[in-house]
Amino acid sequence: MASTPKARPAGIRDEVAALKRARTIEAAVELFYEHGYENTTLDAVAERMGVTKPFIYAHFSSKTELLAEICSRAITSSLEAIDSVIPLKSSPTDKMRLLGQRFVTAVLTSQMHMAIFSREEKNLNPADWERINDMRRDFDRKLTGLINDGITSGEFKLHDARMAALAIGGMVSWAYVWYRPKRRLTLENVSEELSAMILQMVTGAPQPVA
Amino acid sequence: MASTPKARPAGIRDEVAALKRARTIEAAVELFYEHGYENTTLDAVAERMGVTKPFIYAHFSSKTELLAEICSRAITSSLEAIDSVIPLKSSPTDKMRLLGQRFVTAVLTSQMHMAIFSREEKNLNPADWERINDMRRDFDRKLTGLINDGITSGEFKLHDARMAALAIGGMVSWAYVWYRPKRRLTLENVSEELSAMILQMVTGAPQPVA
DNA sequence: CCTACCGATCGGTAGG
DNA sequence: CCTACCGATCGGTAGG
Repeated sequence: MASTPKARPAGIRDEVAALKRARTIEAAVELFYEHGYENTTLDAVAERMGVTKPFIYAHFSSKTELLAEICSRAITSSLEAIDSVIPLKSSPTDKMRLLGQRFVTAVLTSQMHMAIFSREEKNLNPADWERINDMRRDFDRKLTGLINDGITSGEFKLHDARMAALAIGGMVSWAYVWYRPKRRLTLENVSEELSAMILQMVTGAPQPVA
Repeated sequence: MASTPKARPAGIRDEVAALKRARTIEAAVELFYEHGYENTTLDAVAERMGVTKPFIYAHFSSKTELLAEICSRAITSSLEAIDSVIPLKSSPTDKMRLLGQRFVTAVLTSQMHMAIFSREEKNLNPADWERINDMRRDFDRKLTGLINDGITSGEFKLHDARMAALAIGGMVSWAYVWYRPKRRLTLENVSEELSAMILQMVTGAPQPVA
């Protein structure tokens, strides 16, 4: 019985599978972003990779699983941004400045994923929709918490933390609509400017742009 | 020859046609909002009105014409808000406060239209897409103009008017995502709060540009 | 993982 | 403006 030693071959096989999944998702992201989910056939996704449809079905169980994966990544990247900031031992103001930068960066580096998530929510199956919207709520709760800290410390001049969180979330998330890489504004420009505006909004005080 | 006097019957016929179009759009808005454009059949739209598909085709040439009509209304209502404010003879600060209120009101009263517009852009035909996005650009240009006036007068502490316009546009437009009528917040609450936050954001102290 | 196909769905229309 | 239908599209799979 040529039983293969566990570590290596399994590792390679997994890596290959992961690579195939990753490439499939990349192809899907571009096409879903460009034409919309329903207007993109799996034949087109396969063609973009130079394979045929059953290649995709070997790694994904359905078209909607591809979509769920893409949407997950969109909000995961925003969640990572806030999770990286919350535990720091700095003031709410400093945390908010950092969050602004990292959140904007997260949105813009996953711009296509964000766009797809915003547009195609209705095409997720209920279980994935639930799971992904829990993450969204988690993000809002954490941001609301940070804002409340700033209000308590007297640094933030706001009286509805939850609504401020939604305002900030919207102002940043919406950037997926208008941002165009390689136009006038670099990602760094946008991230500095938006986070300065956020600080000005929450502190009600002058904010120098870095 | 029982020739009917022009004014009345023609008027009635037009009114009836307008009513039918209006009801059809209402039905479509609810279904497109709830299930998405592609997941809504015209049979379903007709059924919701208690008629059949050819009823719809008597008043619209295609499914996408319905969509274009809905998207047009979405941004028309925001455009009307800004057009009602720009010509006033008040300070940029006062105009911005009023705009905040009216813009939020416009977005929330046409919440479903806004959602559909954001999600279904890819399903518009090119001509309609062009026309509607011109309106969007028009809105941004006008808002940027107002912000520039405030910067010039010294009332607004911002150094990129266009980006501030995009930030404000996003913060307000995004409300279609989270606002739920008859929850904690009334439309008036939201409109007051958001416009206060906008003012806080635009009126900061002078900026030592990095 | 390819070729080839099926089965369902649905926008749009003919005919009355 | 209804009944009835067509024609195309496409997610998913059988068979190899």
